[in-house]
Amino acid sequence: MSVKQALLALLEQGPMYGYQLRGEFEQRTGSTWPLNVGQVYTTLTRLERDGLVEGAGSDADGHVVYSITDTGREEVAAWFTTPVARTQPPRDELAIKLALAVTVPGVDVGTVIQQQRSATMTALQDYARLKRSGPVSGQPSDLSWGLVLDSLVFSAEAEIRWLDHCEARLRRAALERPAARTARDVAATADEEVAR
Amino acid sequence: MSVKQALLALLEQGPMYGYQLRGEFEQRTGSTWPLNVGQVYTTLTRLERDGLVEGAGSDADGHVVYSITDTGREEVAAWFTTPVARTQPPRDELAIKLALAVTVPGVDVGTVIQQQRSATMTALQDYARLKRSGPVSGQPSDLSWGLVLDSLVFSAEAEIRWLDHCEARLRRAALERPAARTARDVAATADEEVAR
DNA sequence: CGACACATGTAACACGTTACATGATTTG
DNA sequence: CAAATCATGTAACGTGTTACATGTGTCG
Repeated sequence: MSVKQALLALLEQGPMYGYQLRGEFEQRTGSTWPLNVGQVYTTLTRLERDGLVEGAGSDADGHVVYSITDTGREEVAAWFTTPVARTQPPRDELAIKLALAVTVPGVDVGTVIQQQRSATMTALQDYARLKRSGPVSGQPSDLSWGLVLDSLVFSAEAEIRWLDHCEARLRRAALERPAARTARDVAATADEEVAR
Repeated sequence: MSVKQALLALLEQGPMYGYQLRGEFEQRTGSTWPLNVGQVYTTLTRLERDGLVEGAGSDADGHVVYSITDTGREEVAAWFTTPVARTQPPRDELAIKLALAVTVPGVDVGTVIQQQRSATMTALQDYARLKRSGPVSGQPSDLSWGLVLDSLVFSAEAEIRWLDHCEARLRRAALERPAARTARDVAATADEEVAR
């Protein structure tokens, strides 16, 4: 959903061709989210179909150039002024995994949490290393690269905090109901609790 | 990508039918990520095609029941033991938006940030209200519901922290290069910096 | 020359959403 | 009875990924 808007936003800076758009996108996001070239072309086709961009012929080097239309400009403006909705957040695979690990018998939730934390901490170290190897180009896009990287760091840290929180909560829950539970136990317990 | 595994994990608890699977999924995630019923059926069809589940006829009430296969069980086990990869994180719309807002001239980044923070804080209040209205059923799935809700809270808090961080960084950057910049300015500055 | 980056596409597929059709069962 | 919910599907569409085809330019 965000590729369309990103391409439109880039085209607000002036007409560009497909390959160039990918380059600009990846420069600004520090190659955090590699963008398939093929998708750029298909997206451009769809944007043109919807009247948000239009083919602007070829430039001096023979590149197939697209430019944004007025409708497209409105779209970008709307994108920038509308906050990202949290009412329907994208599915969080980790949250789903833990939610199910907790309720499905025979899964060692503790191990799942530990492995995830370890993986996430490795990622954090990689981010730190990336940040030290740091901005080289001196371009203004270094700023956005830094911000994107920080966003990864912040969300990885939040993930680790959440994992710790989960562990603590599970320990408390385990104290209240110490028994290892089989599928039959779960059913029995459910009945039991309904009975209250 | 996570719906497949979620359905498989649920089927490890025993054979179920489509509608039931949706109910179980939503109960565990507290309806945070509503799951379209249609998708359950199409996903079940694909899972059967791939040999991860198999139709198990009809139960006493005539429901079309599916059960997990051995291959499916391996798949679930692999899912639970493999940490969610952070090497290719899903595209973060907000991060992309800010990264582009910073580099595209004519966009007031400050306003974008403020609006987003306001929206996210509203979401946080909603989460708090939800949490107070709290677990009613007394079912064991209340635990996972609470954890999922906490994950939303943690990531919303991280988002706000990141937004503050962005504001601070942008203020610093503005002090170093105070001039409002047009597209031409950007190009000129880029040339200037390349020249060094 | 041969390998590699640049550049433009297309096709097939996976996943997800929305909307519709259809019927049974439950409940006010 | 009427409306809502339960239940099983299907069709169309949007978005994204991978892989392939094809050609140009550049550089060792």
